[in-house]
Amino acid sequence: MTDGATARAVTMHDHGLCIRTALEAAEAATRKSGVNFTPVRRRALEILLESHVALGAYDLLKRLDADGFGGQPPVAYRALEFLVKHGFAHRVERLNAFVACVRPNEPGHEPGFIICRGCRAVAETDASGAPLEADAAEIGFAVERTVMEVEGLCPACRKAAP
Amino acid sequence: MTDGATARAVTMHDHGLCIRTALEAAEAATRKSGVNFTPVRRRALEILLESHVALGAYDLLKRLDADGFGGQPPVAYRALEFLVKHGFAHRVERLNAFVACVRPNEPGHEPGFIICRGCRAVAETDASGAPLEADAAEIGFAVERTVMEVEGLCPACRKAAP
DNA sequence: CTATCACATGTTATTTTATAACATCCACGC
DNA sequence: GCGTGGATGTTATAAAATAACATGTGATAG
Repeated sequence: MTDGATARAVTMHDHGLCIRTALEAAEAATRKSGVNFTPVRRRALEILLESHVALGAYDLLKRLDADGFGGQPPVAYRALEFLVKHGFAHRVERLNAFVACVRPNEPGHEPGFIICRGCRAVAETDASGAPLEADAAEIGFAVERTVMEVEGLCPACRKAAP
Repeated sequence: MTDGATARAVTMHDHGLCIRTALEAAEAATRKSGVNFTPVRRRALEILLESHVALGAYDLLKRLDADGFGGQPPVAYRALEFLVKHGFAHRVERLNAFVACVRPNEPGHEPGFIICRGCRAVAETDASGAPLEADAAEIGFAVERTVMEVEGLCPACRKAAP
């Protein structure tokens, strides 16, 4: 994977702080709600947080296995289910993959993703206010989930692969 | 599958005409561009057109096989690839499934989908003007594909399953 | 005419993604 | 203690997608 600009746009920050913030938010939220932020769940989040890149369940699984958490698919899927359910990570439909949430302190937000097919970096933005939701409301449709993703090339990958 | 309201909202029309229009559009477009609208491709489109419901590749494959077009996955995936490439069908990311396009005469449009998880009906709308695209443009990101889907319950399925 | 090329299809195998199902373990409340 | 619920361990399988290579067919340049 190249270090494209989408990645850089997002990594052009104190990423260590980024990780600490997200982990602390997760700790605080789980302490508060009493849910069990177990080692494998924490480690899964840490792995996702290492970069703003989408990780497949099996990629995550490899990492977890290397860390001694077991190598069977349910290990990864259970951890991911937990993280997504509590808003610490998001599923990127276009990639069948997962990214750590960069806004763990805004529960209930509607994430949108800008996905570089070159470097697989994923920038999270806000998807609220999608015209589709208004369309849905008009016909009495109850929206439960919004998927909003754009895929393309970040500036760096554009230059790299013309 | 129940006959939910999303489906009805969309099927409350002369569906026979709907099918004929789409098929004629496909025939016209392929004649014009010289691409080969072969029997299996045509049949795949007909099957997708039978309802405004998303069909998995393997569901489609079963139907094609029953019609004598062969039962191997590539049969379905190749037909779908053709249909999607030429804008006669769309892929619904959220479902890993496919629907016939209801606007085959508007090449290059950006489809958005309203998906009922009760009846699996899919209403196609317009996804252009998504805020995400502006966000992307701002950081010099070249958008190649926009995915915009909302999932929930249509009015009928809401009543049916409270 | 026939060699060749592009495209479509046939066929086998494999990869990638995801879940089902059931056993075990352990902390907690009573 | 002992039952209950959540978490984990484990085996198996389902579902979605593609790789790779063989074969057929129709247009056309030589």
